Amino acid sequence: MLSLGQKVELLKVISHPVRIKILEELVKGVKCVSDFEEFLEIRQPNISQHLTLLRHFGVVDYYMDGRLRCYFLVHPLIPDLLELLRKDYYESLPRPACCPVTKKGVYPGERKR
Amino acid sequence: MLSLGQKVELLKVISHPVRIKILEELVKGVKCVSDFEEFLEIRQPNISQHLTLLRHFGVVDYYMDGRLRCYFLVHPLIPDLLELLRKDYYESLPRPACCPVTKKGVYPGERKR
DNA sequence: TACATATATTCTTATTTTTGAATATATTAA
DNA sequence: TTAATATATTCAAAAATAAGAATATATGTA
Repeated sequence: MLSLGQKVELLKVISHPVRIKILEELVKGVKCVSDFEEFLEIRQPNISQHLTLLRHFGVVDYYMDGRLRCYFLVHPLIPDLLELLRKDYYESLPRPACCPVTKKGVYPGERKR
Repeated sequence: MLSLGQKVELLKVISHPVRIKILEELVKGVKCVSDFEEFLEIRQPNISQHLTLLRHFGVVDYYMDGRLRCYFLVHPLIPDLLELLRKDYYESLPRPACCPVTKKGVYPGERKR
């Protein structure tokens, strides 16, 4: 299992709108840097910066084909994670019935303030 | 489904070692602020700050029982997300066989540089 | 009422993250 | 060799995040 630090590292590196978009594309298949330029409204150097970051943390890798760099996913958790984020949850979790300390069971009911 | 912005927001708010620890505890059940003091090596005001942040983003909520504030999970994605992070993945994703642009199939093979 | 307990808020500072601009490198083609 | 293309790097500035200290608030109890 990932250590706490690894979990945080992984979550942080994908917690960015551009990087999530990049990953959503990469689950569909390989993409070169210039492919990303077509649907991200940022400049090429910035795309490279994000890709470099993702690679640095072991989320993606690339291979070279001529002057193209073809990026692909390597971290096996990413597809599952993205799928989970795509899920629809219609309800909140059930609210606990009582306080475990006082056992008073004040809740459910009015919440002061 | 969550919007891109909501996904980022959710991921960011849980991308912190203290907040993950808090959430890992909360999946087990309700906990008051002072309960967290027992296993987090930070001061109470800082714990409150993290809890307030989590509440602000709809991840947790609390009810009051006397002077205790009993926190609990409300965001239904959290337990599934934490479970996913606990999973073991032994292999990287399969590497693609060729570049979709040039179809050259340079990879697998040597990667220059 | 006065005090103790449980928790929150505010403010400041330090750190990290993000972006943009400019530039550099590598590969291919002419 | 020169030029063009594809991509990366560096640096500086801006913005967001995090933590600590001090203090405030609310509730319960003597």
